[in-house]
Amino acid sequence: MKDTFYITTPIYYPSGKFHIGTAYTEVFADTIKRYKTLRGYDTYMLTGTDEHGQKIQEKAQQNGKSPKEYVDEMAQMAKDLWKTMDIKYDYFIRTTEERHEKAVQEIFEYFLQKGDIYKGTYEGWYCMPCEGYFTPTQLVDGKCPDCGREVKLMKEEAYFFNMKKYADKLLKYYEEHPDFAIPAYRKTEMINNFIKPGLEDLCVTRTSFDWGIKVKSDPKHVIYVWLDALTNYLTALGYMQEDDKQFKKYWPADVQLVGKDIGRFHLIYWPIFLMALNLPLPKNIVVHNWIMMKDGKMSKSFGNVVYPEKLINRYGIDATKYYLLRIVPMSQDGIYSPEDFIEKYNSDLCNDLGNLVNRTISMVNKYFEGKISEYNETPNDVDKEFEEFTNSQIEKVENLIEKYEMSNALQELWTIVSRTNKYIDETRPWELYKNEETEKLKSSMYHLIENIRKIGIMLIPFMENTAKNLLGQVGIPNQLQTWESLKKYDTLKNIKVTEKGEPLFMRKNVEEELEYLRN
RNA sequence: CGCGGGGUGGAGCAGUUGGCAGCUCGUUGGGCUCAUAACCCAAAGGUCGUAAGUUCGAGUCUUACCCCCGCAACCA
Repeated sequence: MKDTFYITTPIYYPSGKFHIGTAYTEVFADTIKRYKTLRGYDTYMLTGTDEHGQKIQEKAQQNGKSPKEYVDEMAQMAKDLWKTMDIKYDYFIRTTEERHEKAVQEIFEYFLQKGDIYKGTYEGWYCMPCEGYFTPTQLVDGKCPDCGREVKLMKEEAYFFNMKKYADKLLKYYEEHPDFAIPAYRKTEMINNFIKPGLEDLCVTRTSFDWGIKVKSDPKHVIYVWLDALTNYLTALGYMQEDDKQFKKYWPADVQLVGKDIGRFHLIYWPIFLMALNLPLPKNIVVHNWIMMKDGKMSKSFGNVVYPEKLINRYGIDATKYYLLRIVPMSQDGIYSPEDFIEKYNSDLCNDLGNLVNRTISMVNKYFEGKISEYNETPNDVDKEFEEFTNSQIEKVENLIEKYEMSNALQELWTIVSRTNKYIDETRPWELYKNEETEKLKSSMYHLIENIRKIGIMLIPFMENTAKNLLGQVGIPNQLQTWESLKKYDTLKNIKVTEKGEPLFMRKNVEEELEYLRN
């Protein structure tokens, strides 16, 4: 039986249209899914929407809709976007699904009965007009950070989860599983900022609004966001339901991808909930950085939000995916700019990759009527060096993907593209042709096709359409499109490339595109 | 106050366990003609935030300091 690989994205809070940051997370997860599938795993990717809470209730009201109507629309919007982007998720969970709500209620009761949840008093600074609580540190000059008006110290009855009880256990788990959090510094951050100073108990219910899952034994309370939201990773698979085959098969998750804004909840509360449920913890929590704008954070009030449709409609999903994954480094935030987008589109995709494929196809057609028969058994020094370089790069790319360093993986993959372009100049096929050095010319073409094949395979997880298009154009049969076949250099036989190459990406006029992107 | 990250040639970034400072874009010059005015080569450009220390040797380790960003508890 195949090994399973379960990957989750956060469930997004649908308070508005999704921007490229959300798309980035989704594409990231999708790429991992495709990679693991290609490696032969039985994969399962979960995504969805987090549909409860006060903000949703308000949003719906503003739009003159019931919360349910509103979230139905938003969930559809999300599904449409992921469809447009060709995201291969296996299930789209909505926290308003009955099976989820029921399971959450049961989990709550279980914790209550177990003593992990207790009834207490929530105290906070309340802003009447905003209907929201704030902590003292959130207040701006003692006033509401949102509207700047007076706030009142309020108390309300609420249920709390006893986090303290599990703090030591969590620390121990961190120690025993150094790879749990990726990158590791996120864990250090948690320990220093939250755990070491003393973990506070988490308030898990509210009475100030009612768009949420009601507490079964005390229905004036609704279950507050995290206990509801985090458990989606379990309930989607059938946890605490009659049919829990999927859960038994896929849990624990292999990788859970989250943005840095919700790292804390996934690195502290989530493992603790799982411990309380006596469930195994996920192997990796990957906390990724953000896509920023030149002038800072993307935000509606700034008016600098970029939506994925903007890029997709004009440049296609593959170029968009490439760019998103390429610009966010692991160590810090990535910065989006129209200039940078066009630069990478033109240089990386058109000049380097597209042109390489195009010129190779053209040469094979011109010199050998489109046919490459077999491998030249005696590679010269140039060939050997070329093969070795490619092999070592393949290993690098593979390792980086395994470490979820997508930006670096793409960079290393592109060095193969560049090296292959250079190989053309090194072997000078046009001279070999003129001098009728047929064997050498054959070897050169063979090596080119072979490298393009490898590039194509490694591209599959990142941009499948382009990869398949490319592999098709150079006539690679399906059995030579596997990851395993990357390691060899003597596999091609009777290859026939397309008669006339179709450009993968067409170079764009910078000024025109900047005009469009800045709009 | 504290915690985490960052500070590397004009811009954006890599730099694993310390060992001649790399990549992409841009600039300048050259080459090539298979190709999407694309490709290849070369050059200019960095005392790797500052100061001190450990070491035969530090961007890489230690200490202090400076600057930028984020976090600081229920905020998706």
